[in-house]
Amino acid sequence: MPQTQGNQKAAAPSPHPRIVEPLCAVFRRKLKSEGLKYTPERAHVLDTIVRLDELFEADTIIERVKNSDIRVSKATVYRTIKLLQEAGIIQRVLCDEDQARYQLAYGASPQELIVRLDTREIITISSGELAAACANICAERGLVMDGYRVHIFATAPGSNV
Amino acid sequence: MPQTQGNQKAAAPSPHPRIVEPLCAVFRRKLKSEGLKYTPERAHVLDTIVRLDELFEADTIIERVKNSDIRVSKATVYRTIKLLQEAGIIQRVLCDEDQARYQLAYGASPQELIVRLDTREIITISSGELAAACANICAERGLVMDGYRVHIFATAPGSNV
DNA sequence: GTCGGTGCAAATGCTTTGCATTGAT
DNA sequence: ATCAATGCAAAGCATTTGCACCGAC
Repeated sequence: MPQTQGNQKAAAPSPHPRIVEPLCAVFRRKLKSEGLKYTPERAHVLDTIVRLDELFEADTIIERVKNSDIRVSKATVYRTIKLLQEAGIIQRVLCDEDQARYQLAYGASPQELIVRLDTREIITISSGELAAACANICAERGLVMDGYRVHIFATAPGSNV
Repeated sequence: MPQTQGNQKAAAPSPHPRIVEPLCAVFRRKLKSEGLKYTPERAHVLDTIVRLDELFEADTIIERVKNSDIRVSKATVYRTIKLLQEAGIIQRVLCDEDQARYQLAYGASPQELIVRLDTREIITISSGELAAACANICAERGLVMDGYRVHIFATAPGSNV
């Protein structure tokens, strides 16, 4: 996980701190650095993921690329998802389900989510307070923090799940 | 703002706030309330879990009860684990693995963990700071927090995972 | 006798892998 | 020619389920 930049922690107001470098370029760089190739199939999987712009499951991608101009097999989708994780482009989100769900990671953004138990909606947040608390906890124990993940489960007042 | 509690482990009775009511009683009550029975197999699974007193996987339990006086089948272990979750006695912990891991829940204790990436060790922590941050985040959005889960991934300084 | 409980084995469902084929340099 | 990528089908694996038998009330 590259943390060496810390650049746009800026007041970028949009829900997603928008992209400095196209993700496909990031992906291409990662692949090249390992002697792998940026194939049409891999590009198409990434493109499909970016278009979704939300949490997704492997299966969703598999379905989408099944009925499209560039057909990609299930196996390749899974293999590509793994590569994208390694590249830090997507990351796995852990809710309660067994099926893996992923989201775009946009570089080094940690996982801070609110899971609405009433609406099943997932809200990504970004709180310096949480980051600081986690960093603290590690520091107190002489550990180096490599990342963290916070899931907050919440409901609207008065809703009875 | 320093919480009066801080990161103490000392003043509290023990790493786990100890049990007011035996867990088996809690379990029995839950079962009875649904017209189910507190069988020797179910008791033995719960007992095995309590003895572990740490994170565990279904498989660990299956192995333990396989070579014991009261043999319990794999199916029953899984079925019992589900019941124990419903009873709020154990809860699932989400790390990166696909295999489910559980821990004793002791009522409402939230999940705060440090996952050591170098040693694969899991350290449970308790930080008022985190709880406060999470509560804040919900309050800011007019939501009611039902719980939260924090996983911090960390390594010893200098270790290269 | 009626229900639920258990064990076993078979079934699931997501994900991974082996292998032959194909494509790029 | 080499080396990796793809698709397909088969394999894995944790977990669930169908079913026949058993035991408590």
